[in-house]
Amino acid sequence: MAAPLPRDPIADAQRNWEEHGWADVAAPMAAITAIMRTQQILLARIEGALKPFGLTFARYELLALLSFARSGALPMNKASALLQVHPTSVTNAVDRLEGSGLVARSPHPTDGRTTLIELTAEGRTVAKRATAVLNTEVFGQSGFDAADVDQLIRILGTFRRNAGDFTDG
Amino acid sequence: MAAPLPRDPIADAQRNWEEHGWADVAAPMAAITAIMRTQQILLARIEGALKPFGLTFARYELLALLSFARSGALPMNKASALLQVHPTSVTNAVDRLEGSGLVARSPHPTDGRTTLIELTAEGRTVAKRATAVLNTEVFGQSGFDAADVDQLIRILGTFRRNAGDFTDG
DNA sequence: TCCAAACCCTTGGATGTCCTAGTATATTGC
DNA sequence: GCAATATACTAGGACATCCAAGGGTTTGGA
Repeated sequence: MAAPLPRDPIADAQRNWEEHGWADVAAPMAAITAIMRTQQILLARIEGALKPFGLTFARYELLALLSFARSGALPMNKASALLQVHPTSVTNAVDRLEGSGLVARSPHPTDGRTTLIELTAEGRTVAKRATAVLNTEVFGQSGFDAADVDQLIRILGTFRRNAGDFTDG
Repeated sequence: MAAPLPRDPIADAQRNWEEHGWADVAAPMAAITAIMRTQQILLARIEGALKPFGLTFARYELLALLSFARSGALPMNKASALLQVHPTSVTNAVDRLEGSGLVARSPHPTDGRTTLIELTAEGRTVAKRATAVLNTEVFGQSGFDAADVDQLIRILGTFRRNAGDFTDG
């Protein structure tokens, strides 16, 4: 990890914005920049925890999603929608997970356009173990206190709904 | 933009966590996942706003940083530290910005190892215009209300300090 | 003085994301 | 029933990020 900076670069940016006459958007700019940086830190922690399993976060998310699917299998387009990533990203992840023997593709029984992804036995095992490690090493030590976690869930939930991610309440 | 989902996939994941005996980390998991998704949404907005300038967010951040530098120039390692990205990412961004004529490399006057990056006149102009558009189209319409912006700045600021990003108060 | 250790930047490789375009299969409408 | 439209997945390309490794420059201790 790089040595800590003597000053918060985002707070500095916010000051710069204020001094240049953009005080009205300085705070949202700082909040958004902080989200970008926080995501970077969290992603690094997650990838570090998953590395022993030969998984990346993108692949883990797909494994986890499949492990919760009732039937144990999902069409690729459904996975793309639920993970909210581009279909080509799912193709990429499935290619690699299939290469590792953690998932398998199979044709949809009635729709010739659709491909189903299914966990293999090994994939299910790896998903379980990786989840346990993530829970212990990352989610269990997030550094956010309980009240802040609630705030984040509320604030970002509202944001995501307004951004068109979902419609329920 | 894809059609909204009928249900919040992150809230569903949180429920799944709770039902599988991981209730103690379900909320932080949801908060962290929400941060990842929010970053994705914001990044897409930012890149959309910057596209007319031929800029990406990474390149814009470097331009903005240089535009606030007193001397108008920064060593690459300093830019890497302030932007908190890997040195190779800065090399990559500088290569492209230099190719577009927005920045120029120059040797450090006293340290032969160091390369200075400097805004060109055009770079300074583009930085100004891009900032104006970002302020209007993204930061000015973030969708976060003022109180939530303050909460985000506080919560994520604490997190980043604890993560070792910086040391000041 | 001089060589080893530290530091700076770049190159090359692995991954992930998105976009555009192309192929194959379904569905719709006339 | 058949053509036009829509949907599903994949291939190729552009970018960004990180890591590992290499070459040049400085610094510092013997």
